[in-house]
Amino acid sequence: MSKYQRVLSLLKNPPLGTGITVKGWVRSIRVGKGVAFIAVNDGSCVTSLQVVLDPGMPGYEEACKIGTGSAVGVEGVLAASPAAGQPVELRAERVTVYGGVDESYPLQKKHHSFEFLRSIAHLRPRANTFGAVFRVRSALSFAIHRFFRERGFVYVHTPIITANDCEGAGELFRVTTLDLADPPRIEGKPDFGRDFFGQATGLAVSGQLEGELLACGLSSIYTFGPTFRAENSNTARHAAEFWMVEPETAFADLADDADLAEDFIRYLCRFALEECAEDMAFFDKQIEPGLIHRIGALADSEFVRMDYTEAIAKLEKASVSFQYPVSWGLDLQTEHERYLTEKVVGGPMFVLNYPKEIKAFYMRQNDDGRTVAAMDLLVPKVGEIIGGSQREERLDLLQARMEQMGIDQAGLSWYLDSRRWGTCPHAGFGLGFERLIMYLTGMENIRDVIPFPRTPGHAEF
RNA sequence: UCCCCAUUAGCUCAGUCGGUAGAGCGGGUGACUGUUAAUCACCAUGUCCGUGGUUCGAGUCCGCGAUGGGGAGCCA
Repeated sequence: MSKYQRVLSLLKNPPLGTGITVKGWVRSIRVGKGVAFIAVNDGSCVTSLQVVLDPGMPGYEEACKIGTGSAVGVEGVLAASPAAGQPVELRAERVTVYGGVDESYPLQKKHHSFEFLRSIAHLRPRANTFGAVFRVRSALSFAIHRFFRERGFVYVHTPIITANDCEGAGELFRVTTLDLADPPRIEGKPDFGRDFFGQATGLAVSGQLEGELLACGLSSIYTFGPTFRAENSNTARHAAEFWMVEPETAFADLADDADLAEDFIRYLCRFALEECAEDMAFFDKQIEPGLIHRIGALADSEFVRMDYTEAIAKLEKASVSFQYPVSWGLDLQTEHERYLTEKVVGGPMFVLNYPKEIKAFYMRQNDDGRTVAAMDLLVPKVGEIIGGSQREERLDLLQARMEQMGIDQAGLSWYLDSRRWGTCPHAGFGLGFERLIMYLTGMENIRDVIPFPRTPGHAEF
């Protein structure tokens, strides 16, 4: 591979007068009688590099026939641009076409709908919006690791294949090597005892339970990896395969947990604004006017904390009428959450201490006997972005709750052991990574912040 | 899974009262220009999602199906 330079570094620190090579994809070409211009984008930044072709250049005629979307290499000299629109340009001396296009190339130099681009997800990385989305996604992945590393958290890898199906976090995708056409049977049902793992297994819907075990030894841990849910969810914010960040902290309570979540979100907002400035400016201009102000304001503000009980009182006093009933003991519906975060608070908010009947078995029971130490972080537009809790560390109370909820204790004996010996208070949360990216970029559909989204009926690419 | 909406040229869309299909972009040809998703002129392009029905006649009305979108539930 011959040496070449990325557009980003050329624009940042232009080596004027120097011979260089760039490689990328043609965004547009404008051919005139005395001169031609090619905009070349290599995905290193939103901005394309203007390449100037002089008719005296060898191969000029062929170069002028290059279509939008072609992969090219350009050797030439970088020079200050005499025209407005770009500070520098590449005066081409030789153009190499690696891959041309014909008239059937679907990406044109025009606006395309996100619906259409989803149908050509294999080509959309060449579109400005998706270049920006995937660069921000990459940068924020790094930011997540940096945030936790700065705070002494240990990055742990929890299993992707699991035998737990009792976490209450959603439907499992089955993992099996049994012959589906004719599985071994026991009492008419497939005998998973003869499956690969000797029991029924599936893809993990959460790494939380294992994360708790690691925290109860390493003190502060986090996971960051793919998560799978076989739910028939058809919404702009659900996917069957998504990435989740799950920190877990020993000797922490619910207030500590919310503080960590707040610091975390604020850190990520600042990171996006500082480290992804050009892409964020693109989103601010093209996707959601006011985005930069919104993210900046969030980074500088305190997050509101409100008990579930108070939230219910606010909703009962609301002047608007809701489609779903509001009453202590009922879960908050999306319309209620949106009212709270968008109308009552006007920004991100934690709702804390939910009724125990509507939450998972592992959440710590509060002294009032009717609520658990759960929290949801709600943000405008996206809704629930974080869900977390302080975990029940008292063995007797945990077992009693599992008993009440009909959860098999034998299969979770290892989990109960962590409470049996050396138990400690601990808390954690789960952040939907794609929802974070949606919030930071203004993109409104989760299918547009994952390169190749998996949703019901869709596993193409 | 439920509710609502949509499906017309490669893409984005218009199409009146039911009378046999249009624009912009893209493509082709040419002109012109240190151009900026260039501009101008000309040219070509259709299984009107599929299917059944109503009608003299259906892109248009009705039924069924498919696909997509929005909302809801589940949740991150």
